[in-house]
Amino acid sequence: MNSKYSPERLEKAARCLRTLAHPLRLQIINLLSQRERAVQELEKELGVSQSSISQHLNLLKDKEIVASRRAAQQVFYRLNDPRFLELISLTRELFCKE
Amino acid sequence: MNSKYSPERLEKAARCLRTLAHPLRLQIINLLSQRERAVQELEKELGVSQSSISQHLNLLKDKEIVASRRAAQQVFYRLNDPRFLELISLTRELFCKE
DNA sequence: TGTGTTTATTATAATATTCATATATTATGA
DNA sequence: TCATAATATATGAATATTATAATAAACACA
Repeated sequence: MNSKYSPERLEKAARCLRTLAHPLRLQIINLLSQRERAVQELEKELGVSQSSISQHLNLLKDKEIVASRRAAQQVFYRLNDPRFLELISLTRELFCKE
Repeated sequence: MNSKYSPERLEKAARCLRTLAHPLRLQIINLLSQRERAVQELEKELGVSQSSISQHLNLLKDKEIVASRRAAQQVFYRLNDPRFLELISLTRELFCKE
């Protein structure tokens, strides 16, 4: 009855945590928690190349952390679940006490 | 006022999340959430080599996720903060819904 | 169709992580 | 001190992740 923490599930949880565990991706999530943004907005706000932003967004999308919609040439990304911010907030609380 | 999510802090949060993001380390945390354990207990329960367990414990200790005490030849490890389990639980909730 | 704008994909070099093996350290008790 | 038990550390090969540069694809509009 500890299947909640079966090796398979922990394996999956680990893969998903790894996806969160990147400073740029955390910044993206933080920005998207305010409102949806186009790729080029993120590019400007974060000062990172288009290719890099796009690749990171792809990883986040693959784990269903973000979702996207296209509007003409732009693609807007948004956070899929506001609780991802909670997760980051709890992480900060636990690790960044000084 | 968004210093809570300054790049520096997110950088640190990312490093700490990376430390959590390993299936074996999640299993260790899960076991330690019940009660403290000696290295050899973890070794037996998880079926992993002594060296491997010790290396993973060292990473967890470095990030202050676990703490340890020595009793004769044995070293007992414990979870430093029960909220680490909350973090994992929330992760599971967010990512392992099916 | 042709051009400009935005986003996605691919390839690859640099870096980081993981795992296994061998060795070292720490403590106990004869 | 010596032998044994428990744990820690060092090293290197295998693997995974990341960043950069180059190219491709999707869309709008003249």
